[in-house]
Amino acid sequence: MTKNSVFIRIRNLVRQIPLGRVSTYGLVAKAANTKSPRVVGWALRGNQDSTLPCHRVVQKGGTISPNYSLGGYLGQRRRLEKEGLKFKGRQIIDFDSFLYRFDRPR
DNA sequence: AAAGTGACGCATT
DNA sequence: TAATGCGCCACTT
Repeated sequence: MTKNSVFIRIRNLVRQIPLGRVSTYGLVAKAANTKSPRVVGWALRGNQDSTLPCHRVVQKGGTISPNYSLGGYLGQRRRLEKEGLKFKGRQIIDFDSFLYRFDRPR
């Protein structure tokens, strides 16, 4: 793993997402200056670091990837619900208001 | 050096 | 709706 790699930047960004908020693979990718959202998923794959809230990264419309590596869909959903998020079907209720945008943090 | 591999996203079928 | 296909790009063989 290269020093200062995109992976490192991605993880640092993800750490900035506040509790109870979420971001998306695409937004993180953009903030990390890579055009490929897939790289974000890669950077988080198999994460064991408890200081890295990788469960706060979801897909574009506020849905959870079935490929989340720590418990799959349900594992991630439980973590998010524990932080106060609610779901309607497969998607986060009021997703837009919980979405954390790196360029204009709130 | 070249090919394989994805926790995506978007367009198309 | 769901399924495919493809561009994307950093890492691994």
